[in-house]
Amino acid sequence: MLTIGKLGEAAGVKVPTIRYYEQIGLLPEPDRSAGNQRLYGQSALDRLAFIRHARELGFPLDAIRDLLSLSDRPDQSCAAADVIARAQLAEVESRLARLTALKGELERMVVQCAGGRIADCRVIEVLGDHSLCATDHQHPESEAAS
Amino acid sequence: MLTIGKLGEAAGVKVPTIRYYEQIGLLPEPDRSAGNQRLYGQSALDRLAFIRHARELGFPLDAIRDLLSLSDRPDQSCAAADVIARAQLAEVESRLARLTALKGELERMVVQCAGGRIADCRVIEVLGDHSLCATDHQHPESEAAS
DNA sequence: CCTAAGGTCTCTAGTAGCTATAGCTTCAAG
DNA sequence: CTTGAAGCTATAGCTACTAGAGACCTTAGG
Ligand SMILES: [Zn+2]
Ligand SMILES: [Zn+2]
Ligand SMILES: [Zn+2]
Ligand SMILES: [Zn+2]
Repeated sequence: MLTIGKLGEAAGVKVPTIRYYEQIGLLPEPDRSAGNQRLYGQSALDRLAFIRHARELGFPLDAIRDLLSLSDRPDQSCAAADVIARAQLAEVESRLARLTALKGELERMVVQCAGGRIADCRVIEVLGDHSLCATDHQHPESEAAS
Repeated sequence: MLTIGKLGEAAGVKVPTIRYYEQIGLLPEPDRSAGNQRLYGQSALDRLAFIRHARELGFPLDAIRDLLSLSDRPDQSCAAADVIARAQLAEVESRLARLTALKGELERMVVQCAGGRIADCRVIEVLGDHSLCATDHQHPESEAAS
């Protein structure tokens, strides 16, 4: 049996994050010690490791929730799981395309700036006028930082 | 003079977003009509277009705040602006590297899945065990969606 | 001149995925 | 038995918005 701290250490997840996952129903409520502290077994560790790895691969918690409930039914078809993974792949690919365009524009502007006064700064100039850009680089970004 | 709706239309920014920018001090408080409605001039439009473009390029609002205050002092050196742009470029490059690794792992797992039962699903299997991954793909993601 | 539609006003709360703080209790080592 | 670390709950904060409620302003048609 693991305390929440040991569990977090073992899975590489911070303690408040574990409590948050429990709160949103991603982890089941564990047994408690006589003094009301959470006690976890191997299955909780497996589940948490699964969540962590899926998060590292960028899956949103909603998708992870679906993947977990699928993995609880080992005899069913994995088609739904594959759909979720392919959707995530598509999401990553679209972000990659966008970031590649952004990288190009940012490189252009830092390279073109000769480094004088603000009035002549290519960075400021380009930011104020998209027609100076070489690509379209629409906005849709995604995902949050750790 | 533009109403907030016209300004938003002209700059490609939604009305509540404009009010939000004003609230956090990114846009100055504009004059009001007799009936208390906001009225904007050309300078507000320029400033909002600048913000929008910088957002499209992924700059966080804090960086945009700094860039705007720099652009208000045209005679100073643009070194600080260039530093901000290069930091943004570095951020984009690091996200690109990470997303490229993620894309590789996701492709591997969807390709390797033969599509049978959950118990044999490569997607579920890999999500539960990072040692099946080919790369390290640490977590740090960034930025939010539009 | 009046009315109806649509734009605008303020304020509040919600989104994702946590992180941080406060003030308390429990546990384990010495 | 004491002390300090770790745990508990509850609440608020983070980014950058978005959505809603309910009231007010503006303007074009009749
Ligand atoms: Zn410059
Ligand atoms: Zn542009
Ligand atoms: Zn499968
Ligand atoms: Zn992995």
